[in-house]
Amino acid sequence: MKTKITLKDIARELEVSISTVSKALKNSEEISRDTKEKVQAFAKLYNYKPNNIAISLKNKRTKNIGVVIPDIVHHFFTTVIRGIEKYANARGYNVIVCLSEESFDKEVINMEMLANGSIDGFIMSLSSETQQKGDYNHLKEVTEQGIPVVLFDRITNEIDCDKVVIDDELGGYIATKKFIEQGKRKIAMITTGDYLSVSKARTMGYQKALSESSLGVNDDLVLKMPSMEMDENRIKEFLETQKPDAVLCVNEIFAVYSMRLVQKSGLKIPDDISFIGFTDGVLSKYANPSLTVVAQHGEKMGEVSAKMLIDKIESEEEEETYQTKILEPTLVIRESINQ
Amino acid sequence: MKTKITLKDIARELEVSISTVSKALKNSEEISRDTKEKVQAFAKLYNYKPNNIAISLKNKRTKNIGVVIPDIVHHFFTTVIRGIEKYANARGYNVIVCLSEESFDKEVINMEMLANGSIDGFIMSLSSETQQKGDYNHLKEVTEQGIPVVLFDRITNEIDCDKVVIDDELGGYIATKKFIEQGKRKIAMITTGDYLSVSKARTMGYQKALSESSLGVNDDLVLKMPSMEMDENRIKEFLETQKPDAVLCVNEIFAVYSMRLVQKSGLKIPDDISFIGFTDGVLSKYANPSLTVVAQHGEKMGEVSAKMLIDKIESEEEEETYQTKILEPTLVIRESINQ
DNA sequence: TTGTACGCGTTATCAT
DNA sequence: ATGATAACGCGTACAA
Repeated sequence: MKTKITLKDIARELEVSISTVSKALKNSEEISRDTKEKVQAFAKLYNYKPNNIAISLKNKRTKNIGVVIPDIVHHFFTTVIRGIEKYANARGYNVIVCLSEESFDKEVINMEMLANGSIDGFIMSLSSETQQKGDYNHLKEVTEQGIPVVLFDRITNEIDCDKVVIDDELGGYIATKKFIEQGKRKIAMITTGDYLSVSKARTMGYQKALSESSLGVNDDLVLKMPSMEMDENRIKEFLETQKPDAVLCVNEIFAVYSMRLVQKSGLKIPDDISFIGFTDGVLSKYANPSLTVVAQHGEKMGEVSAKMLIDKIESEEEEETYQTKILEPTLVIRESINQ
Repeated sequence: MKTKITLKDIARELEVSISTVSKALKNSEEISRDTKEKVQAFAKLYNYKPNNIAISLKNKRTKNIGVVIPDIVHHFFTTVIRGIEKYANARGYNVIVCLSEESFDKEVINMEMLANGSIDGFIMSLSSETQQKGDYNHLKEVTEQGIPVVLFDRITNEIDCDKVVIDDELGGYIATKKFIEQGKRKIAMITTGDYLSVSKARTMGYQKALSESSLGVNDDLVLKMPSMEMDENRIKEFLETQKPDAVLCVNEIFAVYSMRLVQKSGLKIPDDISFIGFTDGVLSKYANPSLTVVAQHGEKMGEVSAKMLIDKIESEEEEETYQTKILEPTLVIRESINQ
């Protein structure tokens, strides 16, 4: 086992001082060509690489960024991570991923763990528990220490930091508008509770489009599911009593699930009833019929978040100005609506 | 902005030495009760937390583990990460995720980046390019440096290290066996090239089950797709010429896609033709009909990998003994086959 | 041209 | 009971 070689090792072998080795490896002008060549050859031979930890300690920069998200088994977050990874790697940063699993406590613990020097900044999306609780002290502490934070998707106004969001209201709006233009008369929505900021915004967009139309808003047509868990009977009962001719679902799962239900009861998609979901994941693409969705552009979101964070990390000035980037959602048309 | 407080800061404020502070915070017997109380109160007040980087430098242990995988937008890998995360976090480790995106070069770069002190060990699954190339020098270098490595799923025999795999051959075997028991006569398989170790093993299991039966192996019934990309026409042509009554697909996508094709041509699933796929992801669950799959138990795999790695990291002895854990796949029965 | 000394934050050993 | 010192690996200002 050939253990990692250090500057000290090289210095000892070559009988020069550590700083000479250090300078030689950086091609410093101060060092003679002879010595440089000797040192560099030796370093290459033994595959010398500087120790990241030592450099981190010295520079007070780790070149790591912490990503804290509620759930990784969720296509949207997964694409965001990929975007972050790509961008961060290109700028020489590593990504430490921590999962809150929708738990406030885990979110706090993970952030504290990382905040003690392990990372130069955070990119995060709040757990649903945190959003329900409305307790953001862990975020406050981190920002007060001068650690940059970028919040994405599930954000809060209580914290001053950079933010990246999809215009979820617009997403709900354009989807509903699409239904209206196609002459649908009973447009329903299946969503979660208002505690999830995104669900709330999407529902508002839905309501806005309806109130601008001659159809008007009818609260009976909105089903608020108490949790992200599927509840077969609630949805079934809702669809059977309300008999909508179009349904906007706050996520893919609700949509695909609802489509199966109505298909079993003999309805034809998209003629008898049309569907639009949120999140352009595998499910939508391979559903039968394939699902029209409001695409969230997660990868783009990840890239933008990473860029904002790293720019802030590397900026000298202590600017206290924060911006919120709003990405526009787009409709990906598939078979679940008329063309 | 209240910047992080250090031992030195506390020592200065309380007019004691740094080492006294350090000991007091560890409740050392050497320190008087008075001093301890004073120091601990002060530390709590200013929310002192030791700097991870300094501790890493001192201990030569980072409490980070590096995970290098080909792709994160893939349900199986995602579940593995979750398993790793859960287990690693519980033992106080953080997870640094790097994506090779199926590229040999990226795999090498990422590993080198992490190997210079950022992590205590690797958990990884090889990129397809690496497996095709058969070049494992980057892994050799890392293991020779004494950094523990656990390979999972996409592994190689060229490297001596701990490994965790699903018994993919068994998976192919039990799925095919199931078809045979149900009286299927023309059992086809849609797979990728042999360069992916898992595909190869699954195909071998398929062949084994057939050769043990009266049906025998017929190479015309095996479609090897040149890449993971979907190629509509290849599959369509294959299904139309061979007209199988059962199809085993090496992944979810192939399966769901094939099901749509046969449904469009009027066949009934599962009576006219049955399907089994690999990987128990969202796609299978919500497909129409829902897809019977050979479940890979990714989360379990992640946990086992993390346990093996951390045990090795924390074991004193320099045991050169490596083990390969083989997890058993199970069949998750859904609507795409007869019950 | 080369080397010395110090600092990053912490801990462990040895002295007082 | 407390403190000084060295060490982890590196970089750099300063000295020789």
